[in-house]
Amino acid sequence: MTDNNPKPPPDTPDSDDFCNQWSFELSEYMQFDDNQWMHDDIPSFSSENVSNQVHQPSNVREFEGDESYFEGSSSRETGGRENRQVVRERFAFKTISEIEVLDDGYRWRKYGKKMVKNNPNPRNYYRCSVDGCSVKKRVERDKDDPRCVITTYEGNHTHPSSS
DNA sequence: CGAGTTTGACCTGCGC
DNA sequence: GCGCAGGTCAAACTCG
Repeated sequence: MTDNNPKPPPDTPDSDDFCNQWSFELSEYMQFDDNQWMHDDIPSFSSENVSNQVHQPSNVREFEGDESYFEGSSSRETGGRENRQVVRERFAFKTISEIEVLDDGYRWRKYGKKMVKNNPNPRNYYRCSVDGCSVKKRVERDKDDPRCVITTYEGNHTHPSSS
């Protein structure tokens, strides 16, 4: 990873701080919290790791209509193996990027890849490689706009970033 | 050699 | 009860 990310990812997403901490462009972001999600104004953002920087505010509406995304976020918890009453810190955002794995200052290990319904692009599953940290993230490309990468974080890091 | 990736199999919940 | 879909596991493989 790089040394360009002195701050850890947002355990408590906050629009301006969140965007300033991360070195990639956010075209959309939203928070999942107890089946609620929200999106804020599109932040201005300077990127060092994202090659194409194009803001598309209109994508918010497209994202709201992603049924598969709602499914996975509101009812299914880790394959349904855990009690759905367990609410984890979870938030997702959409970026316009050629690369799927954004450099957020943590080390991630890929543990699964799956084709999902209603999306020709595979969904990739990552887990924080730090021992004892159970943070996971899912990364998939938007079915309507392959330039957009939808990243969903789940859980809180129990350690500082590796950078 | 260790860390990370790939990929098919497996498990579980949900809808019909 | 069965099939489908999403998520995870783990062995094999790759790479530095």
